Amino acid sequence: MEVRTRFAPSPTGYMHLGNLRTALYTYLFARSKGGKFILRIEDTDQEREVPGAVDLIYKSLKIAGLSHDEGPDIGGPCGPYVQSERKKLYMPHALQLIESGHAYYCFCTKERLDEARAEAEKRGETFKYDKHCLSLSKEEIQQKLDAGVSYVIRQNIPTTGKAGFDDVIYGHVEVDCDTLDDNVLIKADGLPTYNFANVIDDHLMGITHVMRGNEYLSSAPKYNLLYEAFGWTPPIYVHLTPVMANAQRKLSKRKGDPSFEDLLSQGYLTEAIINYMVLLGWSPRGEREFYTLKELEEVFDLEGLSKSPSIFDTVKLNWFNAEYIRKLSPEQFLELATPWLAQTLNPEKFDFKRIGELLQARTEVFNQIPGMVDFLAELPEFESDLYVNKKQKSTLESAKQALSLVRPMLGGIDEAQWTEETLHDRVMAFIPETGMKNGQLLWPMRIAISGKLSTPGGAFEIAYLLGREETLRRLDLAISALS
RNA sequence: GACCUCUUGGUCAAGCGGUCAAGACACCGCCCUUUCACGGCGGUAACACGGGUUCGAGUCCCGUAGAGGUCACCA
Repeated sequence: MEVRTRFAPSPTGYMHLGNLRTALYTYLFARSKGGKFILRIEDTDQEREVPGAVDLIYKSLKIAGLSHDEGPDIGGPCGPYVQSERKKLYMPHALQLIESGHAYYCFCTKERLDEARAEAEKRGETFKYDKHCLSLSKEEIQQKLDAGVSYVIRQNIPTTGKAGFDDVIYGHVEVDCDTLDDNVLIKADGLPTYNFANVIDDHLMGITHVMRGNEYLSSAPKYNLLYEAFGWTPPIYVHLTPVMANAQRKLSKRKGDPSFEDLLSQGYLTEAIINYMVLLGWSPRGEREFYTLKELEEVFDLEGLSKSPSIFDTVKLNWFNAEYIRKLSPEQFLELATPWLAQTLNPEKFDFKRIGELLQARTEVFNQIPGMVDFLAELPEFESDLYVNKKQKSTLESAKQALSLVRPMLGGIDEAQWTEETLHDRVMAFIPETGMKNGQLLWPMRIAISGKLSTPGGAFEIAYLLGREETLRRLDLAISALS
């Protein structure tokens, strides 16, 4: 049988990393089996609607490269793919369950329920609907319906026995039915709850494998009861572990954790994000850790999925991103780096191409770039103790001497000859004449013209990038500061 | 609180009754080197705890502890 999986986000306005990973796994599993990947929008909560959110889902999936085979934007044989547009499909099914005794009308007011809930809480008990409306006679029900009394439809869960299901990751999970509540299937607004809609839609859309977050683990037995009531074969369940911010809590946009979009705008590469995320909760069981999406479509399997939550680690993501940056061609890197360089540097005045070459091996995330090159635009203020370096045998005195010696020598190089190569050759030839060690001269020279302990590139690269005039100016400044 | 689930180094993780318990990130050290990186080499570091079962347990079973999830007319 053809595998059909679905990604069913509700439009919240951004792509959670946890959601992205769920989408990724769902997509990869379908592709690995040569099956279909379906996008369905779960928007039955009208109070939570966020304008533009659906477009963002399309956009994010597209950037991530997770192309769906059926969905609201491209159609398909099981449409519509937006739950709010499927409204008329749910009621007949609910009625069918009422007919068979698996569901019932409930006319209880929100106030009555809230009260009962509050009382249960006061007694320290878990609230469970008392099946109050189950005992209503056919006539009473009809009467209320005719009178237009607001109602919901509830699932009639057996009071005894067990309900369970099989999960690929967790195995067989079973609970006593009396711990389950008679959940609302159809809300007063006529729309289904998630509890009901997901069952109906997954069945109608022929979903074979339901992959979703494990927050649904506790309610899955109820869904299975629904499948049984309809006489449908349940799908294969795969409950995915959450992506955590730390051991205590999930990644959360509200707590300031980044979304997929945030990562992208910070300068992470899509390939790196995907590669990192796929390994967060899934293992190919081997030494290899670099995979393209295409390769993942081949090797992904359910067996490698882990049972325990995993903590999102920016440090490792950074490492992946750095690795992907290094794999870029110099041209690609320069293109991606240019907007970040332009934040602090004038493209007319600086050799972006050369800066790009210098930066590629040193950049983990693109948003680090402005902070790495800002000293070129403007010499930062710095303490003279930067000149002191034990390993380079550089002291305040030696630094002052070195700068005083090298300044006139550099001044003798004219504008036309001011290249990295001549700078290198001339200075290296000059050092022996001074009787100093390489580091004793080069270290202070770099400090003087950069004002920073570490820089992308050494003294010659920086002197070249700065140009003759600015280099000499900074040197003079340094010498007088040391005097 | 009730129910469900999870538990291998700081983090991601391999392991599916017999290994000196992989590998990666991070960290530390060394090498390379005009700084910082990159690269190379090496190192520190783990089976939550207690009982069983077994010749043998990270692997199976039972407890305990810790953590997460669910308990909505939200998904």
